[in-house]
Amino acid sequence: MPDRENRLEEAQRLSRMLIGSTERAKADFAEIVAAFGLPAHLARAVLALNTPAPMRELAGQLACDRSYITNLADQLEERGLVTRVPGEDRRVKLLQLTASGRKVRDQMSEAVAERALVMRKLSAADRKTLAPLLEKLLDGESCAGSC
Amino acid sequence: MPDRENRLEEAQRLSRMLIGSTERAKADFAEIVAAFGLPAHLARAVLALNTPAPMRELAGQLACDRSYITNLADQLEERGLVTRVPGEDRRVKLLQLTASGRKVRDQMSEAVAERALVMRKLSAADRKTLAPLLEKLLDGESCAGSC
DNA sequence: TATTGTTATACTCTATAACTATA
DNA sequence: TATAGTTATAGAGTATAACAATA
Repeated sequence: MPDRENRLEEAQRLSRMLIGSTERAKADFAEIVAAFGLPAHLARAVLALNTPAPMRELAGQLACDRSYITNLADQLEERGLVTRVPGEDRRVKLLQLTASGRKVRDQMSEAVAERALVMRKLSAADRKTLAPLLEKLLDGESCAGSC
Repeated sequence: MPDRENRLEEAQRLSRMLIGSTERAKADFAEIVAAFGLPAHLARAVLALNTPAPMRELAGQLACDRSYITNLADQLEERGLVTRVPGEDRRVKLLQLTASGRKVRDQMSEAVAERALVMRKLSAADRKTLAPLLEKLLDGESCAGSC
């Protein structure tokens, strides 16, 4: 039945393009932030620290374990980009950008805003078309609900 | 300068949606093929073996190292889904689906064609709109060319 | 007792390098 | 000499579990 074959091919083609775009976007990001001496995972953390945040919270934002945040924090501290400051609740430590960290964040923000793949390759109209399509893909239940 | 902040936010929002969609699509695929007792990486290999292929070639298609293909082939052979058959060039081994492997591939093809995220969540019209946008993202030089 | 961050450790995925058998 | 597949090993990235301090 060629119809099923066609649907499979369309599914594979589109899925592969989606995956490929994401890989490209990630590689692009990595390349942009490498100019600031940061690997992607550290850069993401810096960009997330717009305001000082408990490590716990950062773990939520970056969708990773608390223990891994300890890791990131160590690396960022070594580079002089953040400091750990005690929270009111004395169990909590806030990660706060240093002056140097803020500078890096500001420059990185600008670079990413200008050169991120989705901004470079797509017009404003394209982006306006793309967003709702991606929202549909993200919307509601995953396969778990229907399979 | 709020304009730059806005552009950064748009870039981040769209990038995150793109990445999220891909993650969702991958998770979906994993869930679909799990019904056939296969982890995603083995399922991809089975779907790629439409016709018997040298391990080298499969490494190309799956974008991974030859040594990793040896791994996959071992696991697929253990499950009775493929056999290694000698090529004309006696250095080469072709991976060929067994009868059982073909059956799994056919059933998986059907399941993926029906239930893949991009097919379930998007109309035919949506997919027709999405494809050229992703092509733009994939098109031409990466950041290396312009940064 | 529950929660924060830390530590030590383990695991998954994949690649690298050295090896063999062919060519 | 170069190539296909194999083997053993190593690394990146991240999680898990037990722990100390605090709530």
